[in-house]
Amino acid sequence: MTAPSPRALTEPVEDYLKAIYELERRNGAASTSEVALALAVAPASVTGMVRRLAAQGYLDHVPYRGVQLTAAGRAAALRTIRRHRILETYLTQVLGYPWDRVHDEAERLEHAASDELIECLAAALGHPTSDPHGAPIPTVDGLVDERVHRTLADLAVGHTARMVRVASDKDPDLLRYLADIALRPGAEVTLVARAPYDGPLTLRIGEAQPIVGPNLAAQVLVEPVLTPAPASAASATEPKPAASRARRR
Amino acid sequence: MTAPSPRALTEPVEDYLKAIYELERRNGAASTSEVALALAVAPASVTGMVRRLAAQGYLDHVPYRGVQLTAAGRAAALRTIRRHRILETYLTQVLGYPWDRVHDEAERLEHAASDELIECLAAALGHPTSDPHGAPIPTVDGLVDERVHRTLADLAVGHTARMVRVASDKDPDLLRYLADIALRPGAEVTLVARAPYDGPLTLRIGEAQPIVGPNLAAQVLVEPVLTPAPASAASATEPKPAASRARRR
DNA sequence: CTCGATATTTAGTGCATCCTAAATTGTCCG
DNA sequence: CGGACAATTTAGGATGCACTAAATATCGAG
Repeated sequence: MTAPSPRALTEPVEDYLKAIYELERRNGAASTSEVALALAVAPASVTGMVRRLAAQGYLDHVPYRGVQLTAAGRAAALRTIRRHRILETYLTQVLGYPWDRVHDEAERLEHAASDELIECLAAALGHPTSDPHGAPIPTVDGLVDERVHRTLADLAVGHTARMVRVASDKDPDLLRYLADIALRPGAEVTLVARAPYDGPLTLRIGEAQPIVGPNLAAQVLVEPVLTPAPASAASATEPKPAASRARRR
Repeated sequence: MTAPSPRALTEPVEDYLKAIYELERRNGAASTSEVALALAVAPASVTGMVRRLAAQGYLDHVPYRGVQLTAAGRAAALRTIRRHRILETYLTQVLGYPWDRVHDEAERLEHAASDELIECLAAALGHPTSDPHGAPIPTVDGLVDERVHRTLADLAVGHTARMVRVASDKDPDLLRYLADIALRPGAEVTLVARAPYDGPLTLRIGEAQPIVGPNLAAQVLVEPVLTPAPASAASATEPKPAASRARRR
C-alpha cells in the first residue's frame, strides 16, 4: 500500500504516469525532458510533478538521473491505458466513431469513466485483448503482453520484428523504398534508435545499413520476433528489470 | 459573443451554471447559499466564482441580491444538461448500466465527452427527447420544453400537475396517505414551497390544506397542467422573463 | 582533466478553485 | 425605526499545476 487512495488520481497525474510508462517501455528509461516533450509541458513542471509522485510512491526519482515507475505507478499507468484502449475500441467498433478523433476522445474520457463503466464496455465488446490499432489491452489486474506490437511505432529500441505490411498513402517514396527492399515476405526490421518522442526512427532492415525514416511508423504493421538480446522476456509487468539502455552507475 | 471561447469551460464552471439553471427553473431565482448547498461548497466560494462568471458574461450578479443566467450562461447550462441526459439515456438503455450509478457516471462524463460524441450517442438512441427519468433533453440549439415534468421533484414552485402514479417502496406511510387522499384519478397537486435544495416539499392537493412531505418527490410521477398563473408559458429558453417568485425591487 | 553544451533542478510567480474567519448588508419584527 | 439574525461578501490562505529565469549537475570533447 504505497499509494494512498484507490481512485483519487487527478487527470495530470494519470497523464504523467501513462507517459512515463510508455517511455520506459519503448526507451527503457524516462528522462525529464522526454516526459516534458510527451506531455507538452515545460521541463521544470515535470521536475515538480515527479517530486510529488515520488513522494506518493508512484515512482523512484534519482535527481538528474531519471525516473522509474514503482509497482504502484505501473499499476496506475496500466489502468489508465486499459481504460483508454477499451474506450477506443468501443468508440470505433460500436459507435463507428471517426478514426481521426477516437484518440482524443478516449484521451479525455479515460479520466472520467469509472472502472465499472470500463468493465461494462469491455463486456459488451467481448473482452477484447487488443485495441483497433492492435495495441494490447492490459487486463483488469494489470497484465500486458508487452511482446505484442502491431506497428513499428510500438517497437522498443533494440527489438526486432517481422514486417507485415506497409499501409499508407502519404510519403509514397519511402514506402516504395520499404516495399522494394524490405517486403520480401518475412523481412525483419530492428529499431536502432528513435528520436525523443514520436519523431523519426532509425531502422536496420535485415543486414543492410541502418536508415532513418520519417515517422510513418504507425503505418508499418509488424509482428514481433522474440529477441533474445535484452535479457528479459517476461510477458507480465511485475519484475521487469529496467530494460536495455538504462545507464547504470 | 459575450462568452469568450467555444469549448473552454472548466468542470466547476459547468457545474455552477448547471446548478444555477436548475435553481432558477425550480425556484425562480438562485441565491448564493442555494448554489453553495447544491454544489457542496462554502458560500464564500460561490461568491468568488459568481464574480468571475459574471465578468465573463455568463450571468448577472447584483451583490447581496442574487444571480441570473444570461443567454450565454443558459446556453452553456443547457449544453451540459443535454450531455448529461443523453449520457444517462445511453448508459441505461444501451449498456444496461445499473440505475443507482448512472447519475454519478454521467455527472463525470458530461464534462469530458465532446459534442460530437454526444450527437453520436443521440443518433444511436434515435434522438430521444427525454431521459430515463422522464426529464426533457434540451435540443442541440438549446431548446427545452420546460413544461415537461415527470416527477414532483421537477415541478417548479407554484405550478400544478396531475398526479399519475406513486411508485416507491420506501416511506410506505406517506405513500399510503397520498394514495388515499390524492390518487383519485387525475388529482392535482400544486407545489407550494420547497426546502433549499433537494429537501422536503410543501404541497397542496386539490383544495385541501397544504402538507409537508419528505423528499420522495422523485417517486411521484406527474403530468404537467398548464398553469396560467406565472406570466410566461414559453417552451423555449430564449426570452424568459425571470420566473414567478423572483423578488423585484 | 577541464570546459562548454545540454539536461535538470531551484526559485519565484500566476491562476483556478477551494477554505475559514471576519466584516458587511438586508430583512423583518417589535 | 432600531436591532438581531441570517445571508452575503471581503480578507487572507492553502493546494495543484503550470510557467520563466536562474542556478547547477552531467557528460562528452579536446
